Amino acid sequence: MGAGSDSDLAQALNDLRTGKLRGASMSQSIEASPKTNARRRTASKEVRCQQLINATIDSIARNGIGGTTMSTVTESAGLSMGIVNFHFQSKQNLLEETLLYLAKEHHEQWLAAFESAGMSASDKLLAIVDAHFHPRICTPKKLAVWFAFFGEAGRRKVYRKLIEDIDRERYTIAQDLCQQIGEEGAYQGLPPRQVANILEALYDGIWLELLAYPENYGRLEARDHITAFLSKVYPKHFQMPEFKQDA
Amino acid sequence: MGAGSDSDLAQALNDLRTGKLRGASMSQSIEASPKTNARRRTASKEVRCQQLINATIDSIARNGIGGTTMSTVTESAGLSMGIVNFHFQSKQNLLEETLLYLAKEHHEQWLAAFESAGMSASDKLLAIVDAHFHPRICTPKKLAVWFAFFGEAGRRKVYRKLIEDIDRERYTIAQDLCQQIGEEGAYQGLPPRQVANILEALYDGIWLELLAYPENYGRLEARDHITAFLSKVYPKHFQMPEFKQDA
DNA sequence: CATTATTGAATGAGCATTCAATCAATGCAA
DNA sequence: TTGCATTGATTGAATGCTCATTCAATAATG
Repeated sequence: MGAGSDSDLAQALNDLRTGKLRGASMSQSIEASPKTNARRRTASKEVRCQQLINATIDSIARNGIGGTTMSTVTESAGLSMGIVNFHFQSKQNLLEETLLYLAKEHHEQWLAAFESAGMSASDKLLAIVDAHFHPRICTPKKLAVWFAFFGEAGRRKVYRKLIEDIDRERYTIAQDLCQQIGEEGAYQGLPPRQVANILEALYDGIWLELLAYPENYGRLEARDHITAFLSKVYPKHFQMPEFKQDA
Repeated sequence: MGAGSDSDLAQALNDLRTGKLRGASMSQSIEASPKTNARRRTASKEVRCQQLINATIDSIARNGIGGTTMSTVTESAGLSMGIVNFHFQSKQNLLEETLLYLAKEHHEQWLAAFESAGMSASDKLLAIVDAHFHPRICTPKKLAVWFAFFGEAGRRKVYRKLIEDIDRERYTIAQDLCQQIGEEGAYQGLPPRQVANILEALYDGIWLELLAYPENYGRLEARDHITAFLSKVYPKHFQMPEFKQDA
């Protein structure tokens, strides 16, 4: 049977919601491109699926979702046409599995950062911010794929649901952290909900800036922008980063 | 600004069909001969082009760029298949003209607001912020189209070329205004460039939030979020909005 | 009458999907 | 170990569909 039927996807969504992660964690990555035995004609389902998902990310980043065909994916993977339908049943399913892969990766990244951060609310909030600009997450290719799916999310229920669940969990946690920080510092004026809203907007907005104008600033300065915002809202908890004077 | 301040697209489309032409152009109406019949089979190039662009916006909002075909556009416009190629030569050109239309509309909106605002830098900056959430600009349909284009990685170069001048102009103006405000208030810590970067990110990021989670908050509260940010950065120049306590 | 706009059937290109044939790996028996 | 059978993976040509584009015919306009 295939890698992802509808029920698989639904189950995975549930796992995301409850924080569980089925199957191989992303930290122990499945080697897709550099095989030990380079001449192997056949490989395990897991390896091929991962290889095809990577090729799909490549193709979407290069050609967009509309320009991604079975040919562009299989060519990029160095395989033949029929193999996607063999492993994923349909192109639509391949796309959904690709988005699911990115969603899981992102979720793991910030949740792990959140849990291993210091005890204080401000440390935890900063860890979540940092996770968004981690080199594994914040690559031009992956940003391109995220926005390709965002552009379709309005109509495709599956995409929307996937993104929505991850977003809500992070949003709720951030709001709680802001609540706590707000009480600790007795800050007035900007309630936790609005701070969390602005943070959510900044994640996506800065990602889009990085994607559209990569020469303007990079990952690290992007992160500093958000820290700067937090230091204006919660000055006792976050320090204003140093910004170099630009040419 | 422009003709038909509050007209939604459905109304505008109707007007176009009947030759009234309200909202056909952004700052001046395209005049059609007033004495002709309401039901003309033929119309001027300008009228038809605008009608087709409106139909394209509708179709992209409903079906995405990938799901937008010559048929969906011409059906929505109530015309026949061949007419797009007659007026726009190709589908790709129609898409580019549609993006250009939105970009120009947006540009006109904030530039007019900027120029007719009060003399102070803070008034002008606020006018630009407000323009992003004006009911003519900030509609679910148009937001959907913006992000559909952002997501089309394959054509990013082409699309970007169309809008980068407009983006840069706004960015530069905002940076200058922040510079001036910063000097007036002797504010320390967050240089004008970074404030302008955050503003740009917030425009797109909050638009995406409005599109993805329209039930969370609306246009006006969206605007208040940005004002809140500005009041934290430039407290002597911007007043913190009132945020109601949420349930 | 000349010009311009519009129609919609016809064309052909590109695409996802299917599937019969082929190849590789593994298990199993002798 | 070798030969053989079974299972699973892979290929790529063939199929049929959707769609952008063309264009000859037709209609409106002035």
